[in-house]
Amino acid sequence: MSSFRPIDEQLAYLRKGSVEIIRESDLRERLEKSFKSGKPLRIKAGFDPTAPDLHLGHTVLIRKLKHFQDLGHTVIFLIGDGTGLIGDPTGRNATRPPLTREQLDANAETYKAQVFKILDEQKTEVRYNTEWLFKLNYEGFVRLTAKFTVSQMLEREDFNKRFNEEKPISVHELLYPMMQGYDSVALECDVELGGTDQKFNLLMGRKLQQDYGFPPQIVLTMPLLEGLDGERKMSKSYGNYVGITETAQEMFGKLMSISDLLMWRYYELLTDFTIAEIEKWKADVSSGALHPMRAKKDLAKRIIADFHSVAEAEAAEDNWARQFQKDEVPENLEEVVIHASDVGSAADGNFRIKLDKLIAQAGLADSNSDAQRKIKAGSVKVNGESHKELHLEAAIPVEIVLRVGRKMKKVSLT
RNA sequence: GCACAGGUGGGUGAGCGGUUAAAACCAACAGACUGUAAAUCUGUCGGCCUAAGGUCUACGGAGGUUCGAAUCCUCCCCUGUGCACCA
Repeated sequence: MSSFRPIDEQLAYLRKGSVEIIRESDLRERLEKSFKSGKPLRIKAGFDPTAPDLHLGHTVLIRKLKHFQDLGHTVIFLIGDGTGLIGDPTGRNATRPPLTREQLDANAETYKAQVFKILDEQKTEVRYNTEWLFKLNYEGFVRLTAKFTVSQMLEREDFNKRFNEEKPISVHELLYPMMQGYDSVALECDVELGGTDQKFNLLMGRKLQQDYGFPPQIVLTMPLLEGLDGERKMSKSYGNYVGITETAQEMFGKLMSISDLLMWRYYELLTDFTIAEIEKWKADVSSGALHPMRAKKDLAKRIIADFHSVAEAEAAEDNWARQFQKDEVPENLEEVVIHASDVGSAADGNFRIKLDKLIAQAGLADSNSDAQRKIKAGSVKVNGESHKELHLEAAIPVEIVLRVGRKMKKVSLT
């Protein structure tokens, strides 16, 4: 199967969006070899089954895997169930609690279900690293760890920082990079992909492969996608993420909330538009030929279409415009049924509702106190009308469109 | 095991017997302004009950001393550093 595309074309395609390729000359060499022999390269990326849901940040890497797949190479989606028992310390300055076997399994399944929204399931090799890690007996394990020195491990920025700050580093955390490196040996990888935060671990693979007499893998790092705040990396724990299982509507709203600057980053990392195309739009926005909002809406639709249909993406745009631009009630407004007696009492034939309770029970505020604050702050609208009173008179039953800040729900009082 | 230094709200981090639901900063939320945003300004930022006001729970855990403790004492847990141990 020498149906591979020319080397230069492959390289350019693979380079887009990447931060670093160690080493690019080696990659070229292997691509050439593969081109001649017709034997696809083995590309690995490992995932910790810690997060139950994938978000757009993860897709940056997965999209790159897809690129390799598109070029006819073999993609190995490695589920780090074994290393997950350790919990990669990356990005955190504290030790993560190890997951239980049950949690790992459940998360792994969720991963598989989600990742194939991008990758071609038929062409993907899914592996679990317990497959070989559990086979390492005591002797093998000790021999493996003997290949590293403590100083080498402390070169890793995260460890180094914690060491200097006199923060705890558990011994088992040092194992993580070693095990990840061993994965590459076991799988005989040609290339390993990872985020820039993974560079140290990825390089461990190179070292170990050489120690075991294999040619070192090529390391390709992808940037960590900034979250919706544009500051920190996208992460569930920061709450600045867009989950790939979210509805088109939710995605649209979240994506529209990113800054203009961040939009270009998303264009680069979350779409397959070429750099040239993106640069052109950027210039058009600068010159005023293209409205940034238009560009952002297009971006949102483009991304959403990867996970939902184009029609759904367009419907999401319409709905969003209705709610936020025209200040109208969107379609399919979430409806909540609340018993009037829970949030107020009858008075002179009418019903006197405690609005703070109503808001809290409708899930539009964290607590009654929080709801009270929001009312005082003037962020509450009842049926489109600004409402600053703590009470609300109504005849029961009644349907009310409640808006608190940018959240909106339809409340049925019975 | 011994000694010393630490453990404060989502985060960083003040406070070191009352006026402290706990400074300041960040994050978050809301309002104004907009293009949805960004920037800026403003307000809020423990729960519950009411109108102002009240009440309960909070500063690693458990006790104690005090009219009164995040602040003092005792014990315990956790982290770090040094020493000791390493058959």
